[in-house]
Amino acid sequence: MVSTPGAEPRKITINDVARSAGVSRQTVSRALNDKGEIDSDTKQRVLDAARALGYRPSRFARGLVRQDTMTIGLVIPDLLNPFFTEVAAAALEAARSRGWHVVVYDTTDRAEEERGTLQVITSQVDAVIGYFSCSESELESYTRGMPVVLIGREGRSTRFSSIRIDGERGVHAAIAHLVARGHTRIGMLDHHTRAEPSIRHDWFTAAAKAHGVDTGRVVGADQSADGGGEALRTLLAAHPEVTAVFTFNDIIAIGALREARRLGRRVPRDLAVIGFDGLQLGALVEPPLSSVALDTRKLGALAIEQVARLLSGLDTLEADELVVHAELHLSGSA
Amino acid sequence: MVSTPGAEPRKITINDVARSAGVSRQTVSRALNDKGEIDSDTKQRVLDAARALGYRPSRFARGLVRQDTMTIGLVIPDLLNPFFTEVAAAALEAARSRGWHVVVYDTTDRAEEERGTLQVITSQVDAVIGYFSCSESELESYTRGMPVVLIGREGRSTRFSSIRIDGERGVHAAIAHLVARGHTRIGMLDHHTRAEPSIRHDWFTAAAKAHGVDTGRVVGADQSADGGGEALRTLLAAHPEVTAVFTFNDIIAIGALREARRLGRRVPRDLAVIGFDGLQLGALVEPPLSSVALDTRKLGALAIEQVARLLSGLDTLEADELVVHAELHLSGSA
DNA sequence: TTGAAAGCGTTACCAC
DNA sequence: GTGGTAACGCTTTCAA
Repeated sequence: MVSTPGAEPRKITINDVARSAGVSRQTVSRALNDKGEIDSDTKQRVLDAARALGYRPSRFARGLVRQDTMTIGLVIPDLLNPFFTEVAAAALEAARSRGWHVVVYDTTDRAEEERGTLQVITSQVDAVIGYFSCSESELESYTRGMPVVLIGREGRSTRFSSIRIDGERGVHAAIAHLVARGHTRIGMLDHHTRAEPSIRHDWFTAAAKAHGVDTGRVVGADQSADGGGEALRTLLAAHPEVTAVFTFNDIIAIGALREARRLGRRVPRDLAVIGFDGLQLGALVEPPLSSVALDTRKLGALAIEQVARLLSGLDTLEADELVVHAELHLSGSA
Repeated sequence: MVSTPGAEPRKITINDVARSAGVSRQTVSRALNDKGEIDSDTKQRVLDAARALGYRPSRFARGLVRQDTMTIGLVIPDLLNPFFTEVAAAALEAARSRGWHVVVYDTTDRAEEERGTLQVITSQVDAVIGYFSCSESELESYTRGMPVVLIGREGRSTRFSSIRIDGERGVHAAIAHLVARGHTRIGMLDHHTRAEPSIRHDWFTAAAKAHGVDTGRVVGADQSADGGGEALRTLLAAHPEVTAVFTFNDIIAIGALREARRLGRRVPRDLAVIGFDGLQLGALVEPPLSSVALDTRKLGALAIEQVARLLSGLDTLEADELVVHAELHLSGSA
């Protein structure tokens, strides 16, 4: 396919169509937008002309005059991470039901890309939903009063709405379950974070203490299956007496599952495993993963709902309504 | 949080800022766009006024006057299907490198949603990349000359660019590998399609024939892990002599893997399994999945590249360049 | 049924 | 350095 060089000179506008069809602009507009009040012959002539010229209305001009389309920016660190895939799918679904469009940005976990995205996003969307790693003040300096809903921001946000994930009860239930099954030496594979231990670790500690379980068997893991496997090895080397592990998330748990098998530990008989997130992926591994599960659809729906309120100036949801509670889903691994 | 009722009456425009700062519109524009030629005091005053009023420029007005932002619509049937997740991630990455924005639409595998999406998408994006189930003529009636790049459309498309997936060589290699390992009774779990068998089935048949392998052991499977498991059971019931299976895709293969374990067949010793797609997910199951792997990143990059050419009127890529070749990646399952 | 004119909110091109 | 004026491409309102 070779196109004539210089063949893309000027965008075809409604005026070109009008001229070509021998009518005025607004007649063209009427024909294209299926308004009534137009002779069907005229309409056909306009439609033909439009097609012949390859005319397509400018979305900007159209958007400028009828202020009805809503576009949300969704910023996530990694679409290939199944958790964010689920969040994105949920957000897309909730947005679709309102007829909203969603521009997705995958920052591939890099602060630099996140910044770049924030830079451009503000002039492309009406509101932002996202999982950001930068500081709130930096975020604010980019978004400038545009509605923003954060996801899984642990420290309660003051300036932005934020969907909080509450796993306290669910993790408690998980530990209770393990204890009921006779496990007393329970380890945790936490998120390998530079600074403080995760809040999920706090939940673990609280739940373990409540059940008289020692809380010292904790190892950091990279957020990947390999990371989970490696961490399990480290954990078992240091604490061979461990018979059950709770993990920061399902990906780590899946890696642990795989590693357990390699180490000759049968799951759940020799080693019980409970993850966090409740990914659909958990059902694909063997044995299927028990997990403290999040309702990602609700998460997405909440985020969109809050954006809607922010946008319309209605009463916004309070912090205690912007919560997704995680609950224990038992399956084969524990 | 309660906002003043009726607090969202009128959008704040550049004029409001200009008035409030006691300058003209274009001075505001200059201040906001970091143009030179402006007194720094004035600039500050304008910026303050803008912030105080909560002013944010209209993306439509801006887009109308500077024709520089490019937005692509990406239409996929199911974001939760790992294959499409990878395609989407790849497309997002390729788009980002060009500074393009991507609006993602998940039609949840429903023709009705696909139609709805096509309806609205045309007025929202500059080009479309997607995996569509509708007919080409229907597609054409919606997109009306807008650049469209199809993905994995099997029948070579005449009216649209289409990224073709070529698994012929890869499947041949897969069967060759199985035969070399001593497998002679090889089954296939095909896609459960209403009409004709899939083209992947054709590749299987050709490769099997080339190796003197019987091609009659084929069962249809739903595109899910459960579907794969079920199909494997059916296959083994009808053909218990089978020692290896090739599957339509990795999801089906993963289900088969799981089912094989349940049936007490050890993989790959008792049953070798080779999937198609080469999903990252395949590395998470046990044993890790062998697969005829697609380079999804290349797929995304190709699609975006073609869109770019279509859009700019440059020479477009020929059909034989719009191909992603699949190749055998061996791992634990075969 | 059709068309002329006004405006949507912004930036570009000139004068000043 | 700053402010008019004219686009950008479309829809809406109102006359004809």
